[in-house]
Parts: sequence; C-alpha cells; structure tokens
Amino acid sequence: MGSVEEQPADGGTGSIAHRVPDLGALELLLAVARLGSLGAAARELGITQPAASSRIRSMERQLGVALVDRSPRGSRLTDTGALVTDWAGRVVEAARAFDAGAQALRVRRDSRLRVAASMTIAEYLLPGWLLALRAGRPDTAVSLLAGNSAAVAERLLSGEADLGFVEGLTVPPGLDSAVIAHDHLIVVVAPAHPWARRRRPLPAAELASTPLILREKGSGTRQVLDTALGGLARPLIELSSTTAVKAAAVSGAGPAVLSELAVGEELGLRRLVKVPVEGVALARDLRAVWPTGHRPAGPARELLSLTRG
Amino acid sequence: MGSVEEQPADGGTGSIAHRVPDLGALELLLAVARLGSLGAAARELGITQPAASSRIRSMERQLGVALVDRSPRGSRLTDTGALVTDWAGRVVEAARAFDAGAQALRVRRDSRLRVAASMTIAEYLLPGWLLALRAGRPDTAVSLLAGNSAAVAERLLSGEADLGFVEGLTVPPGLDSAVIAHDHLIVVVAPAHPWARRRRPLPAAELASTPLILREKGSGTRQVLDTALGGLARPLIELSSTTAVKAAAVSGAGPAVLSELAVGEELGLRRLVKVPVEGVALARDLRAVWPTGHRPAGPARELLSLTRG
DNA sequence: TGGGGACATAAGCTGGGCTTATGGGGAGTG
DNA sequence: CACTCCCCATAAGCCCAGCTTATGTCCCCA
Repeated sequence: MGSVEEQPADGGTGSIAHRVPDLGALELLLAVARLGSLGAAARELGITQPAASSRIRSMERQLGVALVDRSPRGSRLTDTGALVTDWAGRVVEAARAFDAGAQALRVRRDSRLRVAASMTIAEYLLPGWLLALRAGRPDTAVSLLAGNSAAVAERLLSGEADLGFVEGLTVPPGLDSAVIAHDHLIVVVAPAHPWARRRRPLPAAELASTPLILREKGSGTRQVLDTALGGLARPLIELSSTTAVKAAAVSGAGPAVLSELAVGEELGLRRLVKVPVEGVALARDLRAVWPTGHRPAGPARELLSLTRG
Repeated sequence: MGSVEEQPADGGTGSIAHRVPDLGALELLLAVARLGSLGAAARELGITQPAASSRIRSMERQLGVALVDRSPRGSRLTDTGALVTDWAGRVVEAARAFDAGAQALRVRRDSRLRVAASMTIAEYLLPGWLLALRAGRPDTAVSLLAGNSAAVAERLLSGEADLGFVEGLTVPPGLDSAVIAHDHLIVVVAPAHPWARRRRPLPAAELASTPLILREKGSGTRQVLDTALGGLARPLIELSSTTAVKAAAVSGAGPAVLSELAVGEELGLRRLVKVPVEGVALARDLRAVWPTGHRPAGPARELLSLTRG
C-alpha cells in the first residue's frame, strides 16, 4: 500500500539502529532460546504472552528470516534462528557490560566498594570485572570514579576510595601496588595508509614529526606518549574518546597511538594495522593500588582477585 | 514532584533493556564524540538537531550522569562521558556485526558472493569477516547459508554457493580445502561445580557417563563429541543455540561441551572454568572449501584472504 | 470429552521520539 | 557596534511501536 519506500542506500555507515532489533527484542529472543517457549520467556521478562509473540514476529519481519518454529507445545529456534540468537548474545553481553559500568558511575553514596581507576582500565577491563563481581556477590554496590593517576591517588589517600587502578610508569607516593597486567601503546593506521606497508620499523623521530590522531592532553595515554617522545607529539586532531580516535584512524584520517587493549578487535579484522616503531619505549604496567599498609579486604579483595584473570 | 519511583531492585538478571539506552542513542553519542557537536551528529544520522538534543538529554537522565558539556560553540564529552562513549562503542560494534550477519541471511538472490558455512564459523568468525569485506568493498552483496558439512558440500557442488567453510574432521569428497584455523572442544563448568576444582584430568569414561548440557543432535559440535566418545554423550538437556548452552552452564545447571571460540570471554572472566580431559580427541580443523579445481576468484578470493587474520 | 498449555488475533491505550517553529548565547567581521 | 552564523534549548503537536486485556484455535493427555 501507499508509496514506494525511499531506501536511503545507506552504504555501510549510517544508522544501524533501524536494521537491528532493539535490546529488549534480542533479550527476548535469548530467553525463548533458553526456555523453549514464548510464554515462558514473556513471564521471565515480565511481559504478557501476546507481547512476546508480536515482538518476535516483528523481529522476524524486520530481519526477513524465520527465527522460531512455533508449535502447540512450545517454540524452538530454526537453524538461522540459532545463528541469529548467538549473534544477539554478543550484543546483549556488551550491553550488560555497559550496564554494569553505568550503574557503578551512578551509585555514589553508600557503596560497599568504591573504586577509582584510570581510563584505559575503566574502559576495557573494569566492566568485565564488575559483571563477574555481580555474579558472585549480587548485592555489592560498587561505585566508580575515573580519572588520571593523581586523581586516583588523591581519592585513595583521602579515604574516598577503597581500591584504585593506575596505568602510569610510576606508582604515586603513599600507595602500595600490585602489577595486574602489562600494556603497550602501539601506532596504528588504516590498511590503505603508506605506513601499513612499511617493512622497517618507524624511527621515533619520524613518529614525533608526524601529526597524529590523539586523545586530548591530560589523558594517560597522551602523557605516556609525550614522555616517550620528549614532549613532542604533534596532534593532527584531538578527540575526546578512544572510540572516536579509533573511528578516525579506521576512516583513514591518519596514524593514531592507542593502547593495544583498545584495538585488539580492529587488528584482528585488519581494519587497523600495527606499525612497528623503534627507539621509543611505549610499554607500561597496569597496577592495582591502595594506601600503604591498608591491604584490600572484603569486597576490594574480592575484586582484586578477579583481576588476576 | 510526583511520587517516589518504584525501583524494581532487579538484582542482576532481569531485563537490561530498560537500563541501557537503545542502539540509536548510543550511536548518536558516538557521533557526538566524533564530530564535536550535537547538530553535526544529528545531520549525520538524518535527524533534526532538537531530536538529538532531547535524546542525549534523556540518556543523561536515564544514566544519572552528565555526558556532554554543551557550549555555544559545540559540545564536548565530559570525562565520564568519554568512558560511557567507549563502552557504548563496544555495544554498537556488536550490533554492527549482528547487522552484517543478518543482512547476509536476508539477501538471497543476485548476491555477488554466496557463502555456505557451518555453525561455529558462522557464529564466531563470519560476522567479523563480513564487516571487513564491507569496509573494503561496500557494494559486495553477500548471502550466507548455515548448515552442516554435508549441506555446505551440496551447495558448493550444485553451484548454489561460491565458497564454503566447514569444521569437521574430514573434507567432503569433491572439494578442495585450506585450513584457516584450529578449534578445540572443551569441557566447561561453572566455578562452583566440583569439576572446577579438579587437579587431575577428567577420564573420558567419566565424561561419557555424566549428563551434559548439549546442543541438539545434528549440530557439528555434538557430532564431534559423539564420535570422540563413541556415540555415548548423555544429554542432561538439549538446547537450541550455543548461547543458551552457555547460559545454562554459567547458571550452574551442569557441565557443557563447547568450542573454545565460544567461551573465550566467559573463561577470561571466570564465569566458566575449563575442565581438562584425557583420553579423548576434541580438536578439529576449520577449513575453507570449494569445488575441486575451481579456485576461489573475485569476491570469494577477497573473503578467503580475510580469513588468514 | 473436558482440561490445560501454548500460540494467534483483535481492539484500545500510552509514551517516546520525531518534526516544525522559535528563542538565546557567543564569536567573528565589516 | 550591529550583523550574521553556528551552536544549543524549549514548546507544541503528531505518529507509531509496543503493551495490555480479552478471546479464539490447536494439540496433547487423562
């Protein structure tokens, strides 16, 4: 009926939200897969059976694929349904990590465990730890404050935080620490960039003289880079999140310097290529820290033990 | 104003969709981070500036956190905004993989590249490859058919598919192949399960005599396990997607046997524990396959080269 | 043959998100 | 100093997706 839909072509970029079912629908699909029935899934999510039925059906319409085989004694996934469900699982998993992190940002007062962490750790490692902690101790309210090493130290020493994580080269005075992981900053470019075809390591001087896509001044990553290059890093553009830096690098805007934790997936899929560099030390330790003498106990100890994964 | 909000407590499980902004909002946040302005982000997503403004604001209300600093010359992320944006990036990334896969399931006709793949590969590796392919060749329409090895072979030999991927122990007759990766099935249990504390490898006989959480009969994983155990695997329960099996194992229902590709994240976070097993061969190759003599060319060759990542 | 479990359909409500229209606050320019 | 441009915010109104309640159909089993 009506007029022909104007399909905006949408070549690759462009809003994905219209083509992917929303999180509620994906969650519902997972529940159906697990419980084997639309009605049971609906009960679990606190909606009615017709709501679940209609939601699954509209998801099938949107994707253009049959997802479940309905029968008078339950519903089972089709083959493609099983596939879609597994893909959905990864979206929902990422959303759970998001939720765990966001909840920690919100709950300021009366938290049982107050964590202060530097950016790289808060971005890439903490959400997973929070999920694991929640699995073991569902009632532990955690609050999270992200900042640079100095801010983390200050919170710990003033008693406003119970456990900290820093990624610098040095441990702030007054704190004990334990190394929990190692990190390297790496130079990455889009596959089309000339540096992607270099066979020889890039000299530090050339890195220092080339404009780079960077986080803004004050970020831990930026500080390590500036120190390593002798305060010389030249910004091509300064962006306000690691994700934005990655997006710019992938789009070919120029070389970027990022934690290898940040670009694992991009490297695996060849969306970014690592450029070897010589003559500059870009390694750093990731450490848990706490006020000297106050060994972590209770929930803090619990969290610390998760970081040995 | 109004009454006190009834907070449903919602301890850990329970629908996440109400606490996490929807994909459109997350995408908008990423655009704001990248472009530095609400209006520019709105234009990129094809909505109006007031819509973007209101959406970001309601996201801030939902999360209880300020995300962007607005000024008369643009908007920049706050510190916590940068953190949230990075977390959002991973959700959106998973959604893009979902979309790439779903699109391949849908476009049946006139696809330039028709792929047939077995489940494990379609679940865990293909979406990434499709994203990479789309980045390089945005106009290559790909169709995907998932099935067992026999079905993959049949499609290839009948000319209904250009390139296949199988995960069995043997290569179907009439096909050439190249090993692209190795996979191992592993036994996993929740950390609380007695097997999690075993020091000695589990004898194959004990594995065979213990009821397990399994994919249903006919799945490639199940076949490999049945063969390895001599047709003896006893199901505790049979579920219709890998995700459902993982969820059951994590919840402590019993031991599960899964590809290590499927449980990398769960192992890292200690949500599942690997149980060593002795006396049974659970390794298998992942292979690209094509009709004997018809070396992949064009888009198929392109895709094949991505699999060497 | 009656009951129960599971899914489908229909009708009506509500709210979130979009649009258009309008206003205010810096910054650069003659 | 006014003019203009580029931000962002607010207000009013529309529309559709998704929910609920009520009811129908199918199949299995006692």
